[in-house]
Parts: sequence; structure tokens; C-alpha cells
Amino acid sequence: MSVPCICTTLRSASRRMIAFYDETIAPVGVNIAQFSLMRSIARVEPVTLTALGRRVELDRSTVGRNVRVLEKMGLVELGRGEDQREATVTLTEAGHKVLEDGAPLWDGAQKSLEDRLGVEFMRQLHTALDSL
Amino acid sequence: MSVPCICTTLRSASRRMIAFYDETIAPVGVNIAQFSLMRSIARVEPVTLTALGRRVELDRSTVGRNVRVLEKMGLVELGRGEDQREATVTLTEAGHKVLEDGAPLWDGAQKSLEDRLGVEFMRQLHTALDSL
DNA sequence: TCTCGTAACGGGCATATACCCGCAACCCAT
DNA sequence: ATGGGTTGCGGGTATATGCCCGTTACGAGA
Repeated sequence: MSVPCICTTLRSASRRMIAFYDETIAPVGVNIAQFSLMRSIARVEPVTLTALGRRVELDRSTVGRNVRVLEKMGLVELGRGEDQREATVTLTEAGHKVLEDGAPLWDGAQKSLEDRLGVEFMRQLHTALDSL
Repeated sequence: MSVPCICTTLRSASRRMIAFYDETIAPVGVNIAQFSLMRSIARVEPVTLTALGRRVELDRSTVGRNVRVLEKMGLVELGRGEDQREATVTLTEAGHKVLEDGAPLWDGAQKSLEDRLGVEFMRQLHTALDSL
């Protein structure tokens, strides 16, 4: 075989990395998808589900559902925008705290990867993945 | 920020690539996860769920469920091994046909990526991802 | 041979993710 | 102001994925 399927490789690597980050971030009570989404919310809150979905490149319905899980956990609040159709999301205090507490854990994971792989390698990998 | 989070980047790239390959392989009626799993099965059939799971680095229960979907689609058959605990999987004729029909589509996707990104780049990316 | 530890499943539970449909709110042009 | 196209959601449906628990089958040692 010439080049192994990049999709399979990518999915596999993604699962491994998710497991690694999930474990890393677990102490604050969320998984990496939730933590990542909350970080996105923090940057633009209050934000509508559709806008958030576009930002994180996820289907709107996916964002809606994931956000509702966070709402049950008390980490975000849902409200209505001026446009009555819009559902807006904002982080609660607890949500902000999770981000704060999780940041060093996240950084630690990042650091441990950098130590193992090298900053330059990771930078290149990041650029490569973004080009896909 | 120094290096952007490789996990987020990876998850995002993975979703995009899955979407791309799903679309590519759709004409034969399966998604890329199913196609990929079937290819793995083809290489070692008959195989037990646990062995297959180890091979593709997926939880045994995940493999079991995914295989059952394929079974409902008539693409694989489940049986019992000598060890009565073991559930063995084999591809049906229809399953083999899907692999045959899907191969050129899969190759086409691979080729189109190679054209866009270059073989060398993809080789390196593959190596990089495997090292994660 | 009987027992106990281990291995393989199946099912339950939860999240992530996408697509589609239908409803309600909005907005623009007539 | 009203009718029609557009936009934003929620819910339904389906797959992918992981973890945990209970059951059953095996196998090795007493």
C-alpha cells in the first residue's frame, strides 16, 4: 500500500487524544468536548446556538443538545435573545469556575505533549490538520 | 497562545474528514466507520468481537454494537466460536461486494487528497498521527 | 471432580454528532 | 398589513463510542 487511509488514521488518533484529554480534564467534572465548547462560549457569550455552531463547526442541533447537558450540570444558562427565536447561551459562575480550574489541567496536557513531541512538531501538525 | 490545542484541532479535522469520506462512500450504503470496520473484518475473518476490538482499538462493546448494525444490513454474519462465549464475525457475500464496490470510491477520495496535499505530506501526516 | 478466578458477551447508561421535519418568529416586498 | 420566503429551534431518528454490571463459559489448581 502507498499511503494509508488518512481518515482511519485520523479517527484513531482523535479517539486516543480524546481519551487522553478526557482523563486529564475529568477532575473538574466535564469531558473535553464539553470543556472545549465552554471555552468557545466564554469567548463570545452571550451567543445563539446557531452562531455557536458555526463557530465550532458543529451542527446546530448538536450544539443545542450538548449545551442542554451543560445546562443540567449548571454550567451554562439558556435564555432568549431579542429575536424571540434565538436561544442564547451564557456561562454560569460555576461554568466559569470549571474553565478556571480546568485551565491548568489542560495546559498540563498540552505541556506533556510538547515535551514528548516537541513544540515545532506540534505546530506543524496543527497547521497540517487545519489544512484538511 | 503558543501551540493551539492539538485535541480540538484533531477532533475538528477528524469530523471534517469523516464527513468527506462518508459522502464519498455513501453510494455503497455504509458510512466510513462501517466501511473501515468491514475492511478490518475482511482481513481476519472469522474473528471474535474482542479480538476485532483490540485490532481496531475500539471498545469491545462498541464493536459489538457496530457489528450488529452491519448484521441488520446483511453485510456480516454473527456466529459462535468453539469457545461458546465467543461471538465470531464474518462478512457475507453482500458485505464483500460492498467492500469491492467501495474500494474505488475510497481510492478516489485518497487520490483527491493526495492531489491536493501531496503524497509526501500525507505520508508525514500519517506518521505524525500514529505517533500520538 | 469441584471451585474459584478470568475471559467474552450482552445490555444499560451517557455523551457526541449529524440529518430531517415541523413550528414559530422575522422580514421584505407588494 | 399581509403573504411568502427565510431563519432559529426543538424533537425524532440513527450511528459511534466508552464504561460498568451481571451472566455464562473456560480453565487451572486443590
